[in-house]
Amino acid sequence: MNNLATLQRIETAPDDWTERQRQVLDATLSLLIENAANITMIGVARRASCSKETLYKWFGDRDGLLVATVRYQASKVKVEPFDAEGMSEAKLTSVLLGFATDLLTILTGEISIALNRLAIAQAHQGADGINMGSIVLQNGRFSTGPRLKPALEAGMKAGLLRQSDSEDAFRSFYGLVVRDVHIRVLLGDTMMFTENEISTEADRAVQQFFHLYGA
Amino acid sequence: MNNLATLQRIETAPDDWTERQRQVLDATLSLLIENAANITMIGVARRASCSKETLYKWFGDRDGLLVATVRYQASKVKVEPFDAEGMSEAKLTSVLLGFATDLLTILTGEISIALNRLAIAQAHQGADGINMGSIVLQNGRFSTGPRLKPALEAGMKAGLLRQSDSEDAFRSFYGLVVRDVHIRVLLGDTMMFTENEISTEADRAVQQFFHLYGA
DNA sequence: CAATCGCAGTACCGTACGGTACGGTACGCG
DNA sequence: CGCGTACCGTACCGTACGGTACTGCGATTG
Repeated sequence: MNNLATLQRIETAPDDWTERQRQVLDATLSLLIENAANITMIGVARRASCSKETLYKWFGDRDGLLVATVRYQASKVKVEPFDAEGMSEAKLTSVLLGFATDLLTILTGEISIALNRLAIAQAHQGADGINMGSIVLQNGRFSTGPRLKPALEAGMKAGLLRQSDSEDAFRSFYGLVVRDVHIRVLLGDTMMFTENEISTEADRAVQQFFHLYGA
Repeated sequence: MNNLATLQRIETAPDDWTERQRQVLDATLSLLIENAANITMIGVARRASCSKETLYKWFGDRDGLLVATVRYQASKVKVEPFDAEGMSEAKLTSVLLGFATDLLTILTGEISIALNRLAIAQAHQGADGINMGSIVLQNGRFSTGPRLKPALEAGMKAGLLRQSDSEDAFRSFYGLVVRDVHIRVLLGDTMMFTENEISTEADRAVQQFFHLYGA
């Protein structure tokens, strides 16, 4: 990951799109969901009822539009801050459950699937600068980790969890939550996922995690 | 997964390629590894030192060539049979360790990454029949599961593992082994993976699995 | 009202690629 | 030798798409 500097630079560039521009990005997203592979400029223009010239003016080129779309979507997910003070077993459990539920809900959602497909498809051909894979990684996996870590560390401090590397603990938790779900949905396996099933899966993962890392 | 019938039909069609045809498929693979996205017929023809006409004659069309390549690669991985008789703790541990090591080695290998990228990229647009996602799923995730299950069930029978659904146990084991590795490498995260690191990861996963499912 | 701006719509261009056709060559066989 | 077969190399065609330029229209501003 030598793109951290690049990503920082991008991060500082504000995503202050106008309403109309957000409409265009939403149109791109909807098209992406329908078929992430065959996305064309004329297709986006038609869907958004705008001209190709406008697309090029606003986003530079095709890649710019796609990157903007990915980052726009990323900017839509809110991260609610979390206070690590006064950690109790009930609270830790609730935080873990919420995290697992959110993660499964997002990963199996059509938007996440479409964007991951897009990013994976061209993760290798990042000849010139920005490649979408790192952006998705940053806003996906690499943003969820640091978000949960404080809770894990607070849990260790409070004697609820065994002392261990919190990064490693998080990765194991991630594995217990996601298992083979992500790769299966990405490859087109149409797994049914009701709210109930996700909740059950989250429960299981949290229980297993406490088995492994509980004090 | 309504493609099982389709896959069966494909499975019965023999992959008895000639030596020359295998050379072409290997050339396709090598090109796929370099850049899974920009693969063209003329590119393959040049790399394989054959004519486009021959490609079309042998593989029908571009999709046929890609599918043949995926299935050709799948046919290369040997599955060594496994006898579930006389299961001991040492043997079960060894089987699990071997499985975990193989899985991590394959998933982080460039061939697997290239093929998964290709399959994921167009997993959604399977307008006409065969989509590569299901093929990769069948030869990847869905072939490893049934391969390990007998060992898990023998372990349960021998009282080494808690009684539980072997599919569920396998999926948890899979999660503990793979964690976030697969999605990260697919998205272009260049994780270093030496043999030693893989071995360490496999050890950890097996230990954790016994913690969760050991009797 | 006139000048300007933003943008939709569309025509246009260059190129890349999938797919086809054809010429040329090597080889096997009667 | 003549014929067929297999195949390489390449020219060719149609199309799709990225990107650019131009036109027209409605809104804004002075």
